[in-house]
Amino acid sequence: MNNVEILIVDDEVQIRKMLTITLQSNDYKVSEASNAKEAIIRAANHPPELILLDLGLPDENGHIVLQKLREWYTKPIIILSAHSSEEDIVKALDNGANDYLVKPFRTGELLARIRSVLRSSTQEDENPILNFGDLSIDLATRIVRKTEEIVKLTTTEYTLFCLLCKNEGKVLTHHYLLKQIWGPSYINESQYLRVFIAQLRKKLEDDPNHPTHIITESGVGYRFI
Amino acid sequence: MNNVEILIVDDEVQIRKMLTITLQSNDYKVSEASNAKEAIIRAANHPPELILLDLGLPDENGHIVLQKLREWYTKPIIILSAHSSEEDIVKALDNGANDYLVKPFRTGELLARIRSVLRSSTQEDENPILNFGDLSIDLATRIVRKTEEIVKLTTTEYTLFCLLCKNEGKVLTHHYLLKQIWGPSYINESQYLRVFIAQLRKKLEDDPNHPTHIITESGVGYRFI
DNA sequence: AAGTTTCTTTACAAAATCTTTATACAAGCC
DNA sequence: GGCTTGTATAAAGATTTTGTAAAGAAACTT
Repeated sequence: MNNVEILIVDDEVQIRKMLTITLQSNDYKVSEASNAKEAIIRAANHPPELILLDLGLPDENGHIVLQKLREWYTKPIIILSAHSSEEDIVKALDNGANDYLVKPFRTGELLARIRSVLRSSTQEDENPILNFGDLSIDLATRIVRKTEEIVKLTTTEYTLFCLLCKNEGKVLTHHYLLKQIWGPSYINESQYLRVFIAQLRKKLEDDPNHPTHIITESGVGYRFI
Repeated sequence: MNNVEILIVDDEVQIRKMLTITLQSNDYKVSEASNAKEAIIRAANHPPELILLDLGLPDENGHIVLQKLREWYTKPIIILSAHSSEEDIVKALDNGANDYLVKPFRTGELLARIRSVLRSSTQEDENPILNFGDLSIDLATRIVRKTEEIVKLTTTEYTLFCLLCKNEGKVLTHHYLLKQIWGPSYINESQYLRVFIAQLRKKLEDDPNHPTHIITESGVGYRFI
């Protein structure tokens, strides 16, 4: 089982059945909705990885449903529709649909298009290596490199460095960093921070006395570039 | 001009012409390639934001071209092809194409699909940057620039500058500024203000003696333009 | 249990920032 | 002009914030 959940929204029970069987036999988890109201409730309660949306629903215009979903739902939506007019297609795509298939569609093509949109929506966490000049951090393996050399960081050092990397360019306040790393009751222990910032600089900066990556913003916090 | 560059890969000159005109009139920047070799070279030398790829190229099978591109090119690729067989479509999508349009296609639909794939590939997190001529202030990252150069401001300087920027054009009284920055009990310490205004001018004005941004309204306060 | 690593705490040095003082300039007014 | 009022700037303290080393405590390893 893939554990990728797809929500099928269609009023015709035969089509839902067909899609369910097709998708399940391709290792997708399936949930169903037969009208607009149900679709929105289901999507909100248990957001799927992808929505297959029929535009011809009984209780509401499909374009409206799409708009409502897109107010908050950011994952892929593929439209399945009997209408093949350019107007409908353009409108749906501009309302945030990721693809538009005209019924009757070919099963293999649908599956390929599902794979395609899922691929592009999940490719971000596929390669979680952040690069900053001569420094790089691999979020998955927790490996930090400086000019290809692996740098060994302790847990606390790594957590701190991670925070800085993930917020490149932004100033992170002492307050925020202390809260994130040591917990809310440590927000006044700025000394901890100083010690670990010094440690990181010693390990990561070319010249710890003139840091180019870990910049201190006096009176505010630190910034990573 | 959008400044979004699209590479058109097609061997038929009429189609390239037509696409070029269509895309350019929709504010895209266009480059062209008429065969596989040229396409790969162009894409490598000057990577576009999107590639429109015809599968029927004279010098190489389109699927192979797609595979070669996908070895390193991560931005969207839309296939334009005369072949409408499911086999071709599935193969292309599984090789990393983001969409597949069968020729002849409808122009409006192509543009909508281009918008769609570009939308999902460029999920920008726009942060509010205020611009004032050669000066800019990024409230999120707390970065102030003067003609692209980062200017380092201390906490007090930054707070003061922020206040001025947020009230561009308005006169802020000494009273008000002192109260906002130092607190209600400092409303008579106008000297503080003068010192910090001078500091800001020294850092931000081209000629601190003849300020063009931070204007003094004698007897009242200061105004930022 | 000894040794190693990592974290916490202390102490002091260094740097940055803020406050205060001193002085100069400009404009308006008698 | 001489006086007052409001403003500008430099520079000397004063204060706050930050950096660094190093010792002791705690947590892990073997």
